[in-house]
Amino acid sequence: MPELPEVEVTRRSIDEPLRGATVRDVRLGKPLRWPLGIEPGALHGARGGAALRRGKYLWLPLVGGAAPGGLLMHLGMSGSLALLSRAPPPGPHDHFDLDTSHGLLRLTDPRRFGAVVWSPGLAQPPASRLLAALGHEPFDAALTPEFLRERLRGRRTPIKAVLLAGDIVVGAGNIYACEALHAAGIDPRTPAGRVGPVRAARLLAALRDVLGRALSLGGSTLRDFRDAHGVIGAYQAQAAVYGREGLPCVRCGGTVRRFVQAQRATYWCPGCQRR
DNA sequence: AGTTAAACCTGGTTGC
DNA sequence: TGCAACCAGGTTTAAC
Repeated sequence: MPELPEVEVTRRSIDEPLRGATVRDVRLGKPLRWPLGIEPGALHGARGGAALRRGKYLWLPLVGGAAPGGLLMHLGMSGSLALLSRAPPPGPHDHFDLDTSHGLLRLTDPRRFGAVVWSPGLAQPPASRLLAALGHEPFDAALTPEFLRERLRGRRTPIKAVLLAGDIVVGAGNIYACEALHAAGIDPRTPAGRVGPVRAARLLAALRDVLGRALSLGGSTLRDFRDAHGVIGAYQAQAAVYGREGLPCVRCGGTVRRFVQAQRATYWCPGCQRR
């Protein structure tokens, strides 16, 4: 489910409610991608701090307890967080509960590609190791068109795969990579090195525009995404190409096509996206 | 070193 | 109706 807009929407929905919340209990369900990495009882009594986001990871500081640090969380493909004032018994897909004085934070994730990992700090392992290969945040001022162009130079990998890899710029997943490339008029198969300065600038602007609009609409809810208060996203209804195979392109009237690229569905318009 | 494929896991949809 | 095949918002690890 979650690309940068959905993760940021989630962050905003848990940030204030969990500040100062005291951890009362931790419950683990089925294993997620990685083990929690700490005895759950060691978190009791810690208090929540300001929630941060890095790429598609969330960081919830837990300060003042027996093991100061925080939780690095990832929603994988199908994960979502809910903040519940009165929590029903955990269902078969509820794999992590953080019971606090301000409510119960519950991770629901049917496919279990998500993760909750304790780390003594963002800059210390295991968090530092998991975040080490991440590229710039898309709205970071240090990410300039020139920087993007320089990092694309010489790479033969299709531009869409480079966006998904996240080692240059983080945040775009399958939906927003397709959307940004369409907005920029670039064929998803284009070797990254063939994206010159002008198109790199156009691509960066398109990526920021798409992610920004998705954020303002609460993200995309294809199937099961909710923020921590249960609110769904609305961007999917505005998608120009994603999920629109066979429908007319909103810009040029051509027909939106779908094909599989690097094991992922790619939606694009042959009429207005060029190599 | 760069690129591509396989793996992780479950549930919903599609097609025979 | 039953069941196999395919599809899905991500990332790491292994293999060419």
